[in-house]
Amino acid sequence: MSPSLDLPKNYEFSEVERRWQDTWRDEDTYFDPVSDRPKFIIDTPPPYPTGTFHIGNAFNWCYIDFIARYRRMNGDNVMFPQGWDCHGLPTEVKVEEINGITKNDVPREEFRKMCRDLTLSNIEKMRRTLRRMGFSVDWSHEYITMLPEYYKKTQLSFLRMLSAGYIYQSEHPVNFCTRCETAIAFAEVAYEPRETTLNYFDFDGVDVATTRPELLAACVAVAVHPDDERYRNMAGRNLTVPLFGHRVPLITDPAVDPSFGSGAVMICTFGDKQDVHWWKQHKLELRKAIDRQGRMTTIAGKYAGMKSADCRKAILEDMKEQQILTRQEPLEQRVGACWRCKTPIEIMSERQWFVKIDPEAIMKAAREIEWIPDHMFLRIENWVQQMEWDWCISRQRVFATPIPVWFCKACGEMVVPAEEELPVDPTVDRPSKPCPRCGSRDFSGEADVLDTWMDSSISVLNVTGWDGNGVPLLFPAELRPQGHDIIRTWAFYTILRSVALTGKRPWDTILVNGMVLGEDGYKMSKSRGNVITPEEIVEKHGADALRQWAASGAATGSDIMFNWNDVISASRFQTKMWNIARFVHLQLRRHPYDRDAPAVALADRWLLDCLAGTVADVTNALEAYQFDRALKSIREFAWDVLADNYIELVKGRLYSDDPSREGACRVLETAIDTLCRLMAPFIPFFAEECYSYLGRGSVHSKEWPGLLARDPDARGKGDLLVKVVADLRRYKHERGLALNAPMGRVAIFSAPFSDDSGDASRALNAPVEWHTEPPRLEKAAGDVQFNMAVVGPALRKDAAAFMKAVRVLPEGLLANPPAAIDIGGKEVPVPRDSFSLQFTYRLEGEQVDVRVIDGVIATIHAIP
RNA sequence: GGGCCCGUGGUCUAGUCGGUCAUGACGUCGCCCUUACACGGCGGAGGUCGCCGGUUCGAAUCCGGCCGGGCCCA
Repeated sequence: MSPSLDLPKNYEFSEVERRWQDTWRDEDTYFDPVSDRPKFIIDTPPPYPTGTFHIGNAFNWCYIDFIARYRRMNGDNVMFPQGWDCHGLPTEVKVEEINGITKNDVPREEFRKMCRDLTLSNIEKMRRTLRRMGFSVDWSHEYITMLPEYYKKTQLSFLRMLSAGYIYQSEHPVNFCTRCETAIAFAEVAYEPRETTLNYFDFDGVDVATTRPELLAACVAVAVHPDDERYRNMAGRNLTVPLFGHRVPLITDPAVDPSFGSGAVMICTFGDKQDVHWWKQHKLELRKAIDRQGRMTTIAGKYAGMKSADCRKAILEDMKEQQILTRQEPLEQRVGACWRCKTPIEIMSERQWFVKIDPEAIMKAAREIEWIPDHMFLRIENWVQQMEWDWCISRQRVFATPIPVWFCKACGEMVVPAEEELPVDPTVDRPSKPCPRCGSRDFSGEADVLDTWMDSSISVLNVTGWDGNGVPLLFPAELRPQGHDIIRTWAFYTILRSVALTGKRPWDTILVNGMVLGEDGYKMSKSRGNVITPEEIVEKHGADALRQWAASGAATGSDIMFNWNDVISASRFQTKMWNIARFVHLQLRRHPYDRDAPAVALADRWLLDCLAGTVADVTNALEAYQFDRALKSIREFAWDVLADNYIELVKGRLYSDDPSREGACRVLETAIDTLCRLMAPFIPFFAEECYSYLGRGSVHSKEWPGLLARDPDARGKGDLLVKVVADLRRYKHERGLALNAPMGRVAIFSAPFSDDSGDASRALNAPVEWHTEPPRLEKAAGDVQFNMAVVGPALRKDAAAFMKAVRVLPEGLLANPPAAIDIGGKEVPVPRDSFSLQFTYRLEGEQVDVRVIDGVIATIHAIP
């Protein structure tokens, strides 16, 4: 990378990005544990290792990397860890699919190993993508939640919360997926629209409507609204359940909607969340009709063993036969489903493990965190306020962190391992001591495992060095970046766990990014066919272009539509910037120059002030996480200010051998150096390549540009110089002249300066004189210009006579037109804006064209 | 039914604690191959800032209502 080489004509992103990826060293982005620089710890989201990084991840990571790189250049000791949230159902399902087995076909440990192997190979694939995207991950702080060193911390956190009373075991209704055969938390329930049937039937004389006839065996009451006239005086009666014959009470409750169905609803244990309410409130009995596999239990009598869907059909058939089914109507409803497999969830009472939720404590911590954008705070607030019951953390699966608990077979006492024994698998390992209560050595290990969110909700504790004792040294983290889709899960659980384990908020700031939508404005999905992968974009336009799209596509926090145009215009900016750099290097190399040459020319001082303004804008935008504003400011400076105005203005000076070119060279070099630093967080490959030609090492090891001195005087005058030149170019354009065509002498009067170092003259290819005093112009009335769009419609047949009369008006009247004019003895009103008077000017006896620009007068002589 | 976000030229988008010609990109039209760049330069056309009402000297921006879209939750 010798600085003496010229830049190649074309910027080849694929070659350049590949080369720098191979050159950069991992160690350069490691967090320094012994540094005394201010720490900046990022609680990076640990993605699920599916094997492919999707565009939403890429978008999210772009934000993180912009910040990590900016913070590093700013002198912060940055930790950008990379975690992998491994456990969970999708991998189990994938393993079952690949091997054509179910989890019960092989020993538990063998099944786990298959899951681990698949996960590790997926992680390896995803690591490659992270590197290809140029993300400056701290690989010395990588963590993998399925490996012992991590999940022993998960187990430790479980034991700490267990002994602190946060965790308890209880029989309670939970959401249950019968396909996955596991309990799930509310956060894992997705609501899906579904077309179903509302069935009306005769319930021992009461007309009842239900969508779940298969739950008839689990019916424990019938409820009506207390004010419902149809059921006056019926409360308290006992009814016989059709087909099954058990007796249930008819109760009243204001939560019953009298306008839905027949106004009478059967309460079953459990059809939905409302049933749980009623069951608790009215202290009803518990009848469990569906088991963990989704089959009918023995209380379903002759339907026992049937799948619930088959049972529904059978019961409806039997109702028809007994002529108690009165009518059926279609109904649009939203049904809770397992978010992983989309199977409708059942609510069933189960012995499960729960974490207590303390809404006040969580909200107190949430309020201490800065939410960006701030309205995202409302999402967690709404979620916390409507929590129905505690967090169910036990799962009946295999590939997850084991719950580290045994029960004494003799006396039922719960036994936990010592801290130094962790991690344990209680289904394999044995307690090291006999039962403290009865001395027995016969134990059964807890077979349930933990919710995956129990792993990932200690990510911040893990990276800040939590060891189970109090508040870690590096806690809280400075930043949590994540999407708004997981506020109610990852953000919520992390706050809960941090409060429970440390008593503190987990982060200073949470930066919430939006979702990536397809080009058609809808969520990307395979079925819609609107999926775009990061690999595809990187392949076609490079990682830097993708990164620019992420920065500029939307304001921080709002959803972003994927858009090829933005990617293409991003790569165009790189091409433009490359050509700017190429031109600058060509000029710098053409002649030796003094690097400390003072910037005395107006244009040079002007450019430096514009650069100072840009540095300030970009810095402020980054501090406020406004990446779109930062990148826009960079592009505007490079393209509009530097390329289109400054370079065009000083080209002549650069081509010359005049000493004044040194100032321009110095300014250009400063501009390129500073621009590379500003671009480095956004387009690290491009910035590095560009910077390498300066021969000053890696741009990523350089400091962020400090705030530069401002020069308002040069800025004001320079703006005027630029405007004057632009206007005179427009003048040439209007006259059909090529922009580099020679033009006659130009004199500029009433300007606040008299010396532009000849830049305007060379830019316009004309002799240019600057005068601070006003011109001595002789003004003469010239042609009258009529506006036919006004004159025609207003005067019709008189138009020609009107124009003739106007032309012969005295000059004073032309400048201030009368209200009416005499045409052949007729008074005709003069329409507004029907004509305007053109003037001609003479300067020193020569006719000149005149332009007025911001109070400055430019006169243009004809070419002699 | 509740909460939140959004509705700006053909398309996407900035601005939204009120104040001169409403930002940029893509597209479009005209001129220009000017020794960095035609993936370029210069110039133009194109907007009742969703609708209605209110506050104000002044509203894309504040308030109320309505319509439409999205997300989260019942």
